[in-house]
Amino acid sequence: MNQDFIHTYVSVDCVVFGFDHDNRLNILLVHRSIDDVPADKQRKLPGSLIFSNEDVDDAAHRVLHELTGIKKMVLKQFKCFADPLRASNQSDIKWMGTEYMHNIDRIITVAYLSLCKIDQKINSTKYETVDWHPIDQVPALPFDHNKIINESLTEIRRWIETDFSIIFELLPKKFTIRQLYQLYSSLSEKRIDIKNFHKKISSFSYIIPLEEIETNVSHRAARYYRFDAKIYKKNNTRLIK
Amino acid sequence: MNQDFIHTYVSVDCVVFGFDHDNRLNILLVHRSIDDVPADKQRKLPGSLIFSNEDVDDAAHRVLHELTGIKKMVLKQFKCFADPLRASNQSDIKWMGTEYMHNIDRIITVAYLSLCKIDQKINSTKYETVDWHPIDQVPALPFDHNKIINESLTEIRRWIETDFSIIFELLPKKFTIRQLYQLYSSLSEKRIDIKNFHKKISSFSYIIPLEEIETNVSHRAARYYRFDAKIYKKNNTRLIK
DNA sequence: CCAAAAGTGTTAATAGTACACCCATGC
DNA sequence: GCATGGGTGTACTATTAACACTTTTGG
Repeated sequence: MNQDFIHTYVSVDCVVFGFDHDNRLNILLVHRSIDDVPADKQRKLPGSLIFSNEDVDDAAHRVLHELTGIKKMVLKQFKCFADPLRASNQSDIKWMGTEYMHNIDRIITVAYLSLCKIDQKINSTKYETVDWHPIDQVPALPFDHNKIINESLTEIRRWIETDFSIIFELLPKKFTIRQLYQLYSSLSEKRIDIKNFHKKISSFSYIIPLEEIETNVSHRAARYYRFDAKIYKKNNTRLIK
Repeated sequence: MNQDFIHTYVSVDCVVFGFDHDNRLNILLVHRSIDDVPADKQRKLPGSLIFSNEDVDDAAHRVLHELTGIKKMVLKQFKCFADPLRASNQSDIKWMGTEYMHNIDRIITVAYLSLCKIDQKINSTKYETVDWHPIDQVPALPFDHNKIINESLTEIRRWIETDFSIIFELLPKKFTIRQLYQLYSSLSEKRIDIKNFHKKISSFSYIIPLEEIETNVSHRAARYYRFDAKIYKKNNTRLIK
């Protein structure tokens, strides 16, 4: 019997992406309450230890539900972070003492990606403060949460490449092709001319033009479109081969 | 203090792929010794509990080294498996009792993919029996190892799509374009004409033709080529856009 | 000579790129 | 009228796909 094997707690942490009206990627952060840390530094990724009878996917769903009030969010496990020193910071140890229990020496986390329409109302049952932070203005976070966020960016990009349709989880139900273009541009290295993008997108059978057009814009109003998941599933076209 | 949080052991399991001379994908399985189980059913994925001061990537490297004797194998973490019932089978509990310690009620594992040239000599320091099994002839395995193998197949395919160069980890140092074609065909849904494949591959600057050609074949002998990783890194061409 | 696969060439179809041009709207 | 972006068309280029043809080797 080898006492040297790890015996530890396991958590999930969720990186929830949203796309704002200034065409920036945002992520959701929550409040962490430790008395002696200045208020504006008390942010962290939403997460939780998993329960003794819970699968990690279920734990991530639970965290997302407690965070947003939304039941079935699109989610994707992307990496297990297990650096032995990731939870060795004194203030992190102290926080774990208050939030969970004392004498946690090490903790492993499984990170998830999730996507959310940014104008969706957030109704958290667990957190007092839940708010969006532009991805390039994320403050210094506890544990290895900054590292997790950095790696999640690579992951969301890969995800878009493999399954283009998940991009519509970030857009409102009705959207203009320009909105889609700007979102795609911020998520892909591939540069594409907006006119050609327009032509290509509107040729897809699963992009349905609506009657409605923009109002109060100082240029020709753009048409709204919606995404039809059923038609997409049948054809499963990639944006770029 | 909530006693309902998981407090558990964490392991890594490695799915090591090889490509045999009959153009089949194989994986490495090892022996598991339990007295009352018939010998031919005592296979499992190579794996280990992680140590208390070890990162998961390091644990996977350690497992692969103990398994093959090779130090720096290409490896990729692909998923954490944490079904609460994944280690609840009686024979699995018994085996954990002998191998590690008693009263392990639950165990979470982090699965890794790895690639190996199948003609490489395997020198295991830990396992008596290490052998290749064609992917479609994998026996029933303990825990959720069959599930892990199934999911690893999807993952290796995604990996090839994102980074074509890892395919050369499975081929001998000198290979014919037909060998590469057959490996690619078994790993990709994309069907491509072998003539066009030939033309395309040989146009890449990182595929270097050698002087040597096949011998003793009952048709025109094919040229051997080698892969140049340095040139590849500079250009980073995708096989198919 | 035949079968089998290597290797090259030719052509047609498809997809991507670069713009030109007109349209609609607010200021 | 002008700036801004919507939307369509057209021409050019690059890539992919299909397949014919020649080469080499063993039997």
